Amino acid sequence: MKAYEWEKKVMVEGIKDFNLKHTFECGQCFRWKEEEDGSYTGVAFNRVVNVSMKEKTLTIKNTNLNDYHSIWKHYFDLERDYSAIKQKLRKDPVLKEAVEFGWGIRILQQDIWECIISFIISSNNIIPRIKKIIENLSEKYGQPVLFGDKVYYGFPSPKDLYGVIVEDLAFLKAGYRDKFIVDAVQKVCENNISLDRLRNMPTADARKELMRIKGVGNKVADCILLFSLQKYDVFPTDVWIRRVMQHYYLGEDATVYDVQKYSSRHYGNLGGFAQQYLFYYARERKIGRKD
DNA sequence: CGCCAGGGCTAGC
DNA sequence: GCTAGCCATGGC
Repeated sequence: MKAYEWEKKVMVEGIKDFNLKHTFECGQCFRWKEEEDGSYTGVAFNRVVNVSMKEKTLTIKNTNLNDYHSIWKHYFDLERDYSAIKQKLRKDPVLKEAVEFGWGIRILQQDIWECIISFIISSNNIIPRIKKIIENLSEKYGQPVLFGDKVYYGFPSPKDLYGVIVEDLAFLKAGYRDKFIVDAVQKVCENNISLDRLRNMPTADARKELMRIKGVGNKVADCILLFSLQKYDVFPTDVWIRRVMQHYYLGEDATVYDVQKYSSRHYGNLGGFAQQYLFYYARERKIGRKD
C-alpha cells in the first residue's frame, strides 16, 4: 500500500479485498451515498469525503495525507489482512458463498458516539427510515461542512445535543426511541458512562457497560462493539441474521440465544466478520423471506 | 385491517 | 435466565 497526496486528494495504491458497494451497503453505516459515477460521498468525524476505486487504487477526495494517516486508513480498516480472515471463514460452505458474494466488505472503524445513537435508532426500524432520522438529527444539531456546492452536516457530538428534551426531538419521528437518545446524551455528558474507557475493556464488560444506556440491549450493544470498538468476537443477531442461521444451520425453532451459542462455538473471534458477510448475503438475497 | 422493520423494556415465571 | 406483550412510526 502506497499513499500520496495530489490536489486535495489522497490516492492509495495496492488495495485488496475492498469494494465500496459491499462495504457501504452491508448495513454497518448509514451516512454514505452513492453518486451517479459510482463513487460514494459520506460524512465521518466532521469531514466530508468522496471515495472511488479504480483497479487497485482508492481515491479519497477532499482530504490530505495527514487526515489519511490519522483518520481514513483506520476508518476503512485498510491495514487489516482480509484475505486471511476470508480464508478461514471459507471452510464453512455457507460462509464460502457469502464471502464470494460480499468479498469486498471491510468493517469500518466508526465513531463510537455516532454508533450508539445510530443503532439505538435502528432498533425495530427499517434502514431507509433509520438513514432519514440520522440525517435529520445531523442537520438540526450537527456542524455544517462544505464540500463542492453542497452543505453537509457532521454527526452531532454529545455536547451539541446536551440539554435536549424529548419534545425537542419530536420532529425526528423516531417513535419511542427519542427518550433513549436523551438518556444517552445525559449519561455521556454527565460522565455517568465513559466512552474512552470502553476501548480497553474486555468485550463482555464493555457490553454490560453500554447496556446501561436505555435502548441499548444485546443486539445494539454488539453493533457498537463491532463497528466502533473493534470487538470482533461478537455476532449481532437481528431478524435477518436469525433467519439466515435458521435457514442454513439451526432450523425454524432456533432462538437468538441458540444463534449466539452457535457463533461463539464456530466462528469465535471472527464472529463479527462472519456476521457481516452473512448479513449482506441474506439481505441482498432475501434469504428466508417470502417476497 | 393486519403485519413487519438491523429490538428493548418490563413484568412474570 | 428466559419469554410474552407492549411500544411509535410508516409502508405494504
